[in-house]
Amino acid sequence: MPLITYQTLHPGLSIDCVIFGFYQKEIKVLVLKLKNFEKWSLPGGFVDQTKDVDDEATNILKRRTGLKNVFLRQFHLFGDVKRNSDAHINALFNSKIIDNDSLIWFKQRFVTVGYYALIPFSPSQIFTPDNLSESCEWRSLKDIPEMILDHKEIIDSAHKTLKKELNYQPIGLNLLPEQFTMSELQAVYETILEKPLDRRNFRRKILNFAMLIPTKKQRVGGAYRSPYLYQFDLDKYHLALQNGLSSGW
Amino acid sequence: MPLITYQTLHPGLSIDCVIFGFYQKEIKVLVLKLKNFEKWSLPGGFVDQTKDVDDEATNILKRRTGLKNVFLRQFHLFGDVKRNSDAHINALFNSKIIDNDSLIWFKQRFVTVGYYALIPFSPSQIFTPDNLSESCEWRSLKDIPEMILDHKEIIDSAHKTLKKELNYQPIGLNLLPEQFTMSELQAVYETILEKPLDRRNFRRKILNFAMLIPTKKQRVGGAYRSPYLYQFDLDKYHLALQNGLSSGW
DNA sequence: TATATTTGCGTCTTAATGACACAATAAAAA
DNA sequence: TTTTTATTGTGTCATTAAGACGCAAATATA
Repeated sequence: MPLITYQTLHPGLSIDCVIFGFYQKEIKVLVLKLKNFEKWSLPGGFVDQTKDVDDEATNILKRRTGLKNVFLRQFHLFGDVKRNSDAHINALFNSKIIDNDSLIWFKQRFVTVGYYALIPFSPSQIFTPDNLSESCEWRSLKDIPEMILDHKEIIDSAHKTLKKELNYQPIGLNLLPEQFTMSELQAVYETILEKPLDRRNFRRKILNFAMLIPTKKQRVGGAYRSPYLYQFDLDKYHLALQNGLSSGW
Repeated sequence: MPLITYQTLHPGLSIDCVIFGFYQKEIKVLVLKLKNFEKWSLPGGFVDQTKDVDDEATNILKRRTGLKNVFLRQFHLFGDVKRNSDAHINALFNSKIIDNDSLIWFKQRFVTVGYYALIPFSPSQIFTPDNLSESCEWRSLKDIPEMILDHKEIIDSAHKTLKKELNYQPIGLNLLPEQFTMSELQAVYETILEKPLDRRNFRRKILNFAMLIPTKKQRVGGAYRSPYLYQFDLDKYHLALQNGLSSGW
């Protein structure tokens, strides 16, 4: 069986997923390393002719990383001619990542649809990468390794989109544990926005959105004064996802 | 020469453009009618293998409608399987819009990239549709004729995107004549948002953005009190396009 | 000359934002 | 045990933006 059954795939179309996590005040991105290959890549793949593109994004992510039930958002189609590179395909061939039969498939010109998602980070999380990949790792957005093709630009574009979305969408539900402190939520915002926010004003504003439920519990054991824990009001959160936070007009 | 030189085209990929205009308090959309075919369609087409997708959007719009120098924004990829329809292709074939040689091309499964743009409306504007099309017309968003495939959904999706963009982007520059009254600008907003705005609050808010230059001229000849004319401050406008209007955080 | 309608330009109240202060807490240092 | 230190909780005050209105000036039409 050939590596890729390209007869059943949608030609010239690929999907790439930018999976964001958050840990210790840093945005993390999930990247894959192919066997025998020095550059890293985003979890991506091709689209079955008989399946919806949006659905395939989920399937591909599952196949490449083992991640299930991830809500992916389509954010851009990358369609420049120069994003393709024969040299890159030849390198993949030389590294025996793609075989002779697949070469004609890979040498097509591809456009790729970018999807992004926010998922909970766990430092001990084990991913189950596909056979082609030697590892699947979280990397800090500030410290992305050398990526194939335009995958670095795809990451940057996803981050830019996320930054924009932050202004009219709630965020944090999938990024933080079920219960979290106000400082942790603020850190998510500050990290994505790449700028500091006033602690007291942040608290006031986020509480005014009425999406947070203050549990009376405190996180104990940490240094200094024990902070209260909050959790999201799921109904309000999803409502805000649909309607946006600040109407504008 | 065959109708479509499909050897040079990117397979399974099309582009559709939603061109918005504004006239007499109505949003207009540019639609095409194919010869011998009852349904209407968006100006769309295919992507040359050797060209950037974004550039091809502009080229396609020019080819299908004659419109030049239109700034198109990519907004979504429509990739559901069911958006394709063999029945539709057969109907095109029966209407002699596509010939036997092109049939294999059209019977592929297609995904389409949606672009939208805002352009000035002129009721007397003459479009120069391509050979396949019998006419190219403005139609009110509220009165879109029966469209092929999912083109109606593409229009709705573009409108939804536009509505969202209105909250953090300036708008009107390409939609109104160089000089316009405050009421005309307000009508643009009200029409896109599909809700009335308070005249006095609108004026205050829009002037606070400091993108408008009040000319001291008035529009004379109309009924009732003559309104002042405004024009956009191009520098401020383009700056606001880049940075957004309300930062949010 | 009166009427109808639009336009320009306000006010008043309430809500949101930005800048900042101080006491309470709890681990760590003295 | 006491003191220190960094963090957390909760405010205030001034400024700006938003929402709800009022009223006189202008101008074609009746």
